[in-house]
Amino acid sequence: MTKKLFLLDAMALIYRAYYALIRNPRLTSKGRNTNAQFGFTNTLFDLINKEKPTHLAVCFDTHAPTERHTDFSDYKANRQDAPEDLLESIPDIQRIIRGFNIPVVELDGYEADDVIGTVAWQAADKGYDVYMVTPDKDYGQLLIHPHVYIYKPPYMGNPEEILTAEKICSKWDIKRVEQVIDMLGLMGDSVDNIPGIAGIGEKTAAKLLKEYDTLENILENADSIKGALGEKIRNGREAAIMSKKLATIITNVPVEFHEEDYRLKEWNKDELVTCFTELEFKTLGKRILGDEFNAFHAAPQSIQTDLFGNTVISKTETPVKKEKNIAEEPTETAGLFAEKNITNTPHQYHLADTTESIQSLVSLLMQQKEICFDTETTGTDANNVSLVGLSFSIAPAEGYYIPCPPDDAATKNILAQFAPLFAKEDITWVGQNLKYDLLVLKWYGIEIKGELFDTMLAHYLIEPEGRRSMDLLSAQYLGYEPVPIEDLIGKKGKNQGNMRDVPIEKIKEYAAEDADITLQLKHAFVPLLQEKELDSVFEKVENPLVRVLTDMEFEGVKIDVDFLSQYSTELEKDAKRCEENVYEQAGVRFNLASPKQLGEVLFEKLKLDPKAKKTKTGQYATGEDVLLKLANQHKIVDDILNFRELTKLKSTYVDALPEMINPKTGRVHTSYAQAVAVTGRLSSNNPNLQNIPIRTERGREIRKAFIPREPGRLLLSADYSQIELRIVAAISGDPNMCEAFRLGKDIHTATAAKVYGIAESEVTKEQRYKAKSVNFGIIYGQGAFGLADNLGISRAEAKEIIENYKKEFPNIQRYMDDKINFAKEHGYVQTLAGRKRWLKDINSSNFTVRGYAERNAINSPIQGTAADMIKLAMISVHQEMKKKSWQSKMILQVHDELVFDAVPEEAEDLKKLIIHCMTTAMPLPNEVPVEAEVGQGQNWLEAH
DNA sequence: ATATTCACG
DNA sequence: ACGTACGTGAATATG
Repeated sequence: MTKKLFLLDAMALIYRAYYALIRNPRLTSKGRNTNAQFGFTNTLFDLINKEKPTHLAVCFDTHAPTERHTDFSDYKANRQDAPEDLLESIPDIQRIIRGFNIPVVELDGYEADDVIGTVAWQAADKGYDVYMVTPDKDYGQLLIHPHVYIYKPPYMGNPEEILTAEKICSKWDIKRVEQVIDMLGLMGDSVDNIPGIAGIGEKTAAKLLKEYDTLENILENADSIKGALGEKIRNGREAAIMSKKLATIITNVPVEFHEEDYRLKEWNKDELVTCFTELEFKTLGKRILGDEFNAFHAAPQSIQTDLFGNTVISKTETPVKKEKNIAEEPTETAGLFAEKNITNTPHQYHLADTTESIQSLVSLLMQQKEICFDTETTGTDANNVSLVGLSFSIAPAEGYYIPCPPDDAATKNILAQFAPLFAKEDITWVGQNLKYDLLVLKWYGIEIKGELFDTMLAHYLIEPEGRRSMDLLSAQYLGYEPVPIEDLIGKKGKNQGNMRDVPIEKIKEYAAEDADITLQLKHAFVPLLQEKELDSVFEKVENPLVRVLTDMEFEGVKIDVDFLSQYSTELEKDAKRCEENVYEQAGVRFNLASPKQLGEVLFEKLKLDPKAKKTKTGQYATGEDVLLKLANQHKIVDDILNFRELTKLKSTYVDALPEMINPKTGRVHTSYAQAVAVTGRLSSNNPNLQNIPIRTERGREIRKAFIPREPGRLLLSADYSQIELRIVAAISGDPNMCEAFRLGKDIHTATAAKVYGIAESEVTKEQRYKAKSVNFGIIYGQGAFGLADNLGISRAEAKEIIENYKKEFPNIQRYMDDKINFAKEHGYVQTLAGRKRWLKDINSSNFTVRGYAERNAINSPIQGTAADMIKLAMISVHQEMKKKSWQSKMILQVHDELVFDAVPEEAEDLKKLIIHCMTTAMPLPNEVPVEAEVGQGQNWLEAH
């Protein structure tokens, strides 16, 4: 039998594990992040199980600098500091490795790849098959040695992969694996900050190597290589030589492969048990250590009769959610380290597909106080789908599914049987993302009375930054994995199947389970909302907003297609002219829409500003800020900026919006995401109607295309005045700023007067502009550098302005300090309505990371309070409009603005109502007034 | 799939 | 020495 040696690149695997799980971190009950420990252990165990190595070692990098660092100061320079919880995981991982009785190999002055390379070759010499376990492609060069392979662990849904020399060669399109380092010398490696030759990527590098075989030979023949490529090579000579050296793995480091040390031995189980217990690896611990870790007992079975008189055999003990702790053992389903032994739960899911069975289901449901429901549809755009079925659940592990035929009329007949249920008022309807289901049903003419409880929104408040797919929530809070939707309709993409084509029996299992799980989630979330004191913001803000948004999305907004198509032609013409101007001035034709090509033209061909900013991938930055600074160097910049503006407007708005018109209504229906923005704001998508241009002349035109749904109607637009600054003033209680608002002053002028120590009448336009910039900067936690950059003034001047500002508005400074200190102490900040945002990095020792958290601590309560306020206003406006049965409709929300499609007879009363609701929705402390303005017109631009 | 750019508040 | 103002979504280029 051949001896199999596996050498693990520990840090690479740890990083990957950590980041693969970052969006849904595994946390212990004490809040420790154990992503890396979990991921590493999982990989290691799966590997041992599956590949049955005879010998194994784990290699680490040490902190000592290597020759690569001393020779080349930029080596790995753009690599970020590892997050703290990742670094803290390393001792645990080393303990686990000890528990498995596996040797750790590391050597000061060498990186793990050097150690692995050296040991791999020695072992292969002794007749081993050696597998280097790493995701890093650079190891390909080591495959010169026969019997040395790369073992890529499973990742992103891909299975593990054993890379041979042939596979490496075909992947890189080279002849011999030795050429891997020539490739890296030419193209570089952004991950390690190996520069390579500027402008040469994988394709060009492979082509060159085909012709010249080695990097050295390419450089020798550089003079005979024509055109831009030849020039690039000649210029990149030094960089290429250095890069190749950096990329070369050292295979003669002073380590020796002693076979016996590496042989797999008996585990130190006590150590493993201790460690897994501490890390709260329940399921994984059991998987690895079996009964020794945790006793397992199966539930007894019983025979029951279901609602329709069928005999059902099931486990009596339904595995409802575990005791309590929410974050105790989140189980990843989508990630690479899924604990696969968690399976379906015993359950009783019933099909109701006859008039009789539906009748008996309806009478059962009529007796309930709380019903969870879910719709299955043919797609994801609620405004454009047909109903495939409905599912209900009223108790854990129970569920009902009602299929609906493709025929609309027949589906309406089925739904008609539920009419008394939907009309019942003393029911709480539980669902995940109820807006979707309510909207689908609304298209069938159904309005559901009763209370709502949206589990997605509950989770949004409990964990604003988390992901909220059913799979993840179920795994995390209930401890088991539901049937993934992929099992029914396949993965997302153009070949995704249609729910309509899935066998009913299969949908039944899936749909009923969704309702079942959602109901269980509700019961997990209710105590959490209370514990975290989020019940009020849930009940008063998020949950009631569901109906408002449902109606807004249902209504949509009318778009003037003719106007846009005419405007499109105009933009096209103008853009073309700018584009031609650019090519003429540059002396070359290229793709102006490519930032990369543009950067090369500006900075290499035209030789503008030698010290140009680079992006993190080493390209020239060509963003607007960069271009504006170049404007005085070359006339071409103007045309580029114009081209950018025109093409942006055309592609993102003018051409895209008409495509989004719903054929049923002739209007555009955006979708508001209520559980995405971490601060509590809404976001809008498909299409995004919260970023319609207004700042430039040509952009603003687009607003003329947003019109009332019928001739004779009006658009109203109401917006808050300086709401975020008012909130800062109110929360901080700053006397000067509060006073300015109380007196109804122009806040930026008042600020300028204070900062410059002059009378308000003496404030110049420029001073007001600068003060405005400071006021906004404050909201975001901006420093002197940012202000200077923003205003194009010196850092000294910026610093002086900020210092004056802090002196004149002392409580603003105190507010910022208070928020940061509060966050440091409590781990979160909150809005006036009690919405919380947790800031895990607030005590980080990493300057950058902590700074980001600190700015969030300042900004989130402000942005979030403004979000709370307008949400409350929307709820009350909506409620009043409904009460009065008005025909006018609220149609859009843009963070501090509400837009209405109104009938003229109601317009005046409506305006009063809007202003009243907006200004009284959430009174601010310190008597800071809340003001809102409303305008009207024949389009959105006029209404402003 | 990721990076860059740019539209809004 | 580093990086430097918050929160979004969409289009495009490029890998």
